[in-house]
Amino acid sequence: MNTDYCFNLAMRKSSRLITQFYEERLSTLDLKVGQFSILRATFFKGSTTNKELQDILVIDQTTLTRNLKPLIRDGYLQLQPDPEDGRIKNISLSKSGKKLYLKALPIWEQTQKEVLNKIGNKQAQAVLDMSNTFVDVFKK
Amino acid sequence: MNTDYCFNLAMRKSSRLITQFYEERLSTLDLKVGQFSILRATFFKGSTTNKELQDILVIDQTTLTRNLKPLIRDGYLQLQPDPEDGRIKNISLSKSGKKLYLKALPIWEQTQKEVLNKIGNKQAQAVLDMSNTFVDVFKK
DNA sequence: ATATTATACATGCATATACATATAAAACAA
DNA sequence: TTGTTTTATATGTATATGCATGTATAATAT
Repeated sequence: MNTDYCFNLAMRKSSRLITQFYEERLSTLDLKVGQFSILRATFFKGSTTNKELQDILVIDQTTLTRNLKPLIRDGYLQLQPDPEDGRIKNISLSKSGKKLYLKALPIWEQTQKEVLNKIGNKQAQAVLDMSNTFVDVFKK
Repeated sequence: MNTDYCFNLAMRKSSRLITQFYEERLSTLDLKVGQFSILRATFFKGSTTNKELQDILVIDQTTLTRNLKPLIRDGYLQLQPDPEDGRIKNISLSKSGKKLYLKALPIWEQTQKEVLNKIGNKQAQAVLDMSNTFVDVFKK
């Protein structure tokens, strides 16, 4: 294995390309793919927190705080101060947020299938394996 | 192969993690990893253009234009209007740009080795293979 | 009980990302 | 040659990213 090729550039290139693919498909809903990920995680959790989403999405706290803003501003997410701990703001989907997620879901599913068809089973599995490895190895 | 897990989120998570790893190591030079990639590509090309860098780095034209700005501002890149074609600006490393790149190079090499040690030969090869597949499949 | 430390989230700053669009120059068509 | 199209780069706007730091609350130590 030589190290002539930058692993980081390889990842960033790939990330840009696949992101554009998803973005294009979600654009009919005026929804960014990062926003979809937040809606999806929140949907599964029912109620969640900034802290918990950081861990699920593997994203910096300050980045997440900002990424939540448009979704809150547009009324897709609602915040409730935690009754037990004044520092925590509980995050959940509003009615319109749930509606938007359920509208986005089939588009995302279709996009997933398209990606699978395009890159094939083996590469698709490699992507998920690599993601797990990276989380194991690099996540603090 | 099921498609429960978002390929895009997998890529974005991984990209964020590995980027942070490289950023941390390059931070002693006050250099971002995306900037390093630009310096590196320019170093190999000797003289290049926005257009050519777009293709090498697989990055949007408007993004690249903006990413070049700090490097031009800080004098690491110099621009020369092409004598043949008034639309083109030829990009090359300045003396300080070359110096910075050569200072960053051993840090990058060391980081590459660390990544290789951390993720192993097999995953490292998978990353490069995946990158090639993604470029083939998604790049316009 | 009060001082200290840890935790949860927010803000300042700088760079990164890309779509829609603008501008200018070159290539091409009539 | 003039009008049209294509090409190379730049700008407006909005979101994404994360380090350093700030603020408020909770937990812990003395």
